[in-house]
Amino acid sequence: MKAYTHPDLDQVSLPQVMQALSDPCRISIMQALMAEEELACNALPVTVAKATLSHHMAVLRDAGLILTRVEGTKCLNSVRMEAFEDYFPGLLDLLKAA
Amino acid sequence: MKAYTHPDLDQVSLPQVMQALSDPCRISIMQALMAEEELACNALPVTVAKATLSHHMAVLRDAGLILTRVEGTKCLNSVRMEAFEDYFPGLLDLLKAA
DNA sequence: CTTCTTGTTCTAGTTTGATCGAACAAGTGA
DNA sequence: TCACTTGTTCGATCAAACTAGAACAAGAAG
Repeated sequence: MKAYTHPDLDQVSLPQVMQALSDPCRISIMQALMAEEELACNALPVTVAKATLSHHMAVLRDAGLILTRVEGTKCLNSVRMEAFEDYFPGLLDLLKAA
Repeated sequence: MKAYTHPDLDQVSLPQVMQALSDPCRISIMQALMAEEELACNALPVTVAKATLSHHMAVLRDAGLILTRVEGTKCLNSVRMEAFEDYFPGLLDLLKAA
């Protein structure tokens, strides 16, 4: 499929994270991942074209918020916990409370 | 000057808050207000034209993050603490840590 | 090998947002 | 009254982002 690259969290800025989470669609994706541990793209609660979804996932990945791994033709996504625990304290609570 | 309106926090969405904080300039403004209690617009640590600053302040105000009150020809801005304490838990930590 | 599924990339269109100059409104003070 | 300060609003410009169709790559399944 593709070699997914995940950024160093040192190099992710707060504005970038905020920007990534400023879209309702992407917030829904994060909340689904927080509830389900690991999900393929087609299992996410969105109603956009697959090209659009691919874009949204790349934005979240580049912001250091999710991890993506390949399994067959699918890619499985999960929350990048280290980002929330070590780099952006409070962000997890913020998403949970919404 | 003007009658500033502040939104009900019930009607502010998380994407709107995230969008408001997705700009480095606005994050700097919030951090300055968190440190100084109350500041006039011209005392904020920004280097943009006053029309631009006025826009940024309106974005923060509409997102429920700041309060603005008039005093003479100046307007004094402060953090809207109820938003952080009751509606967006974790957000204050997120801004402090950055 | 062929077909289906999954997801990416390219390209393009539309929308949103940041920026700033200019004009304006309102209070301050001489 | 007149000049100054502070901040808003309007209009325009430019960059960034959301959206999706079409073509493509790669594994899975028959």
